[in-house]
Amino acid sequence: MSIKAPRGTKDILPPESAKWSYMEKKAREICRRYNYLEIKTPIFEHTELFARGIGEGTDIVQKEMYSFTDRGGRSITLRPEGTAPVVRSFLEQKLYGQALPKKFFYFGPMFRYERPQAGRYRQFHQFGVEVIGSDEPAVDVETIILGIDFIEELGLKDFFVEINSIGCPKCRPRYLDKLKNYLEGQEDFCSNCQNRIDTNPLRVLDCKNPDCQELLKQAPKINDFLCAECASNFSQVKEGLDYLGLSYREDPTLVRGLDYYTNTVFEVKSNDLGAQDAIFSGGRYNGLLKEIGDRDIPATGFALGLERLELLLKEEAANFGSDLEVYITTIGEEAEAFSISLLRQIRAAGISADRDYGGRSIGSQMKDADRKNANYCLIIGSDELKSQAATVRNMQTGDEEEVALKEITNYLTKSL
RNA sequence: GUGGAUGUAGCUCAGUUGGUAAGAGCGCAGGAUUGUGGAUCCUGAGGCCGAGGGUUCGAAUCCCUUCAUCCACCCCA
Repeated sequence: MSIKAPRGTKDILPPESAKWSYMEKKAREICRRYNYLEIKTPIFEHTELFARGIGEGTDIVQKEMYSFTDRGGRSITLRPEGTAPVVRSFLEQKLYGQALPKKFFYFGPMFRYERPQAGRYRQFHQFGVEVIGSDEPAVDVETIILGIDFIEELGLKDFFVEINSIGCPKCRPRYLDKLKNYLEGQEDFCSNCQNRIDTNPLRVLDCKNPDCQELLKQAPKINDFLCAECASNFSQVKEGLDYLGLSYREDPTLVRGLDYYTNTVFEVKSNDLGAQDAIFSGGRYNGLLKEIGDRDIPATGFALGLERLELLLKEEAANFGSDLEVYITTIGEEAEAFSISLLRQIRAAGISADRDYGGRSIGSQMKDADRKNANYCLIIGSDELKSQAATVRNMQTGDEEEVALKEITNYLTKSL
C-alpha cells in the first residue's frame, strides 16, 4: 500500500461507524428536547474570519491553521473550530432581525495542524451549540447542562466540571495590570511563561509546570477583581448549576486558548483520557460579534470532541451494531434466481435481509449467516420451490419451520 | 515545533551473536458433512520484514535518511 490517509486523519469503519451514528442520533435528540436547531456552515472560510475571531496571538491562528490560497488568490482556511463560522453566518444572514436568542447546534469536521496524539487528530469532529442574543446566565447554565445530559445519557460517569469567570473588557484590564505586576516581580517562571507575561499574561495561569503553579498560588485571583455585573453574572451561573444539582469545581486559573471568551468559561474533563482530557468546553463570548461584525450581541456556547467521546464509549462497541434479521440461503440456480425477488419483498416489509453472492455450498452460506448474526435463515431449494414454502430456521434455537411463501413477510414481521 | 518508544501475514505477535528463519495463534477460503451455522480435525491462500539508501560474501537483524503510529511536551476538542 503506497497511498495512505494523511497524518492525523483516520477512516471510520463498521462497527465503529455505528457508534458515530449513535452519538449523532443522541445529540440530535437532546437538541430537539432543548429546542436547538441545526446550522450547517461551510467547511472552509476566509482566513480573516478566524484570524480576527479567534485572535491573532492564539496558538490556533499562529501555528495550527490549514490555510491555502485558492485559484482566485483568496486566502482560505479549513475551519479550526465552529463558533466563528456560526457567528459569521448569523451576521451575514442578518438573523439579529429575528426574535432572539437563536439557539443552534452543529456537527462536523474541524482541522488543526498539530502533532497527532491520543484523542487528537488533524481532522477531528465536533458537536457544538451556540446561543446568540442573550446575556442571561440562565443560558450559560442551559448549554452546560445540555452537554452534561448528552454525555450522561451516553453512559459517562467519570467526569468533572471546572468553571471560572474571566470578566469583561471593563474589569479584566484592571486585573491584568495587577497580575502582570505580580508576575514581573517573580524571577523563576519557565521560559514559556516569561514570554507570556507580556503577550498574554492570562495564559500564564494555566501553565502545567509545577514550579510555576507553586509561584501562582500567591498570584492575584481574577474573582477579586470582577466588576459588580460580572460578579453577579458568575454567581447566578453557579446558582443555576446548584439548582440543577450539578457539582463543579471553581478553578481561578482556568482560562481559554481563544481570545473571544468573556465571563463564564468552563471545561468538562474525563479521568479516563490521557493528556487530552477535555471532553467539551466553552463559555461566553460577548465580544465576538462586535469583533467580526460590529454588532454588540452577546453569545455563549460549547464544543465537544467526538473522537474523545468515542474513546470513552469504546468498550460498549457491541451494543451499537445491529444484527441482520434475515439471511436467505439457496440451493441451486433456480432457487438463487428466485431469492432475488423474495429478498426485495422482505426488505420492502422493513426487514433487514441479505444473501450470499458466491454461489457457495449451503454450509458456507449458513456459516456466513452465523457470522453476520442473522436472527433467521430462510432455506430455499427445489423442495421449497415445489411446495411454494420456505424452511425458516431460528438461528438462536436451531428450530425449523415450513412457512408458505405468501405468508413469509407476515411470519417474519411477527417473529422478529 | 521538541523529546522518547515502535513499524514482520487481515489482526495480535515470535524471530538467538548478521548465516535453510519467513514463523505461530486468531481470522479468511475450501473440505471432512455435494440440503444446514456455532465444536473438532485436515488442507490452502495470504509477506518487497513501513519506504529509500549504505555496510557485508550474506541484512527482518547493523548504520544513515525518510514516512507513519503511539506516548509526553506545547496546546487544545
